[in-house]
Amino acid sequence: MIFSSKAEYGVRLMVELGRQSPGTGRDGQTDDVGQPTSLKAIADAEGLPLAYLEQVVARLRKADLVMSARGAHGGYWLSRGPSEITMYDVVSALEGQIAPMDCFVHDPTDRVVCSHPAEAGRHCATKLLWTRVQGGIVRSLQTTTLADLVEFSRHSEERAERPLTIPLTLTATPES
Amino acid sequence: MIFSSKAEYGVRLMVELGRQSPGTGRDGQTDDVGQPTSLKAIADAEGLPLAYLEQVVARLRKADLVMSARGAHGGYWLSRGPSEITMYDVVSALEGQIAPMDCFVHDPTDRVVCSHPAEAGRHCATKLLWTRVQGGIVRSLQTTTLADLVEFSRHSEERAERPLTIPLTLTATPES
DNA sequence: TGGAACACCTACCGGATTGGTAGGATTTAC
DNA sequence: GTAAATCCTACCAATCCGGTAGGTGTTCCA
Repeated sequence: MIFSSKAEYGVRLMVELGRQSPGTGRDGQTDDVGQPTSLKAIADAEGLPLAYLEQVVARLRKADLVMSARGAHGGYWLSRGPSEITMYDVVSALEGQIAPMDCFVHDPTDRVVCSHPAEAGRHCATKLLWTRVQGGIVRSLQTTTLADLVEFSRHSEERAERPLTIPLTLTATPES
Repeated sequence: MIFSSKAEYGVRLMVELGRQSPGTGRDGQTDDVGQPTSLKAIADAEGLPLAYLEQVVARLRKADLVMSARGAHGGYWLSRGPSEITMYDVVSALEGQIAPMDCFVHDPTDRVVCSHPAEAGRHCATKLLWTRVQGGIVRSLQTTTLADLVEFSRHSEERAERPLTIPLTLTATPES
């Protein structure tokens, strides 16, 4: 499995906050945030352990994706509109740097490098592969916004109890 | 990190075998395989632990990607031409099923399903995301063949001691 | 003014996985 | 018959994962 359950829980948490967000359609400043949502409400709605969700949401807060208010009637809300939050923001906040391989890190110049750069005079060919894989992952994460998931969630909510099919242009057919 | 070092080692092993493969350009039956390459030679060339490589190559053999001959002067060779081996074949043989999330498995009908199918009457929105991510990964793996990596390896070998740049159409720019 | 309801923080913990090592058994060329 | 090689299984230390536990700090409300 490529991502851990932190990503799963965190994304579901964000979707839940997005569903509460008043300015889903608008793209204004959204200063009016409405009532904050408590973690306990989300944990109950999604059936997730509250104490563990606390650790998950801490990462989202440190990445400035959510804001919080302490005390009674406190809770969390999105720090900007769902259409301005890409899933790359969310997943990389939860999972750390997204790299297909250990040796695959970014140096300060934002250039992809390999930590074992040249083997016996030639470049490691695996770098070509991992670069392409990373590109595929990052592109799919960057082109999916939280608003997409919120809309999908609302859409499938309307016509419920349907068999599970995925309305996608890209149907995954991993077996050749 | 998304893939383990099994994938790294296994891909490098396959590239090494591909470099030895006589019929890189041809696509015939390649019954003439030449000399088999011993694991020790590969381990020495790549600086990898031999005993661990044995476990890695066992997976490639079970997936019918390499063939072997025992005894003195034995070794391994590709079971078909490098241009007919995609990196999806290789990586999924090494890493098992490629799925972005635990709940993401294939049932016998080859349809993507989610093990926690409907939460409170609606579909989990994360499935939309993981389906796209999986599509991005699988597509990048399927469109890269072993022949691509072998050629890249040979190409960068000719003009050695150059700064590390990646000749790709898709330059990875994960940071927005 | 005192709960109650929250966010926030840190330590711990059992189980699984990873990245090997060790030691052999078997097969084949010379 | 010996060396070179594949093949097989068991083991091991370290790390990560998914969570639990137990607390502190802050704010609202009766």
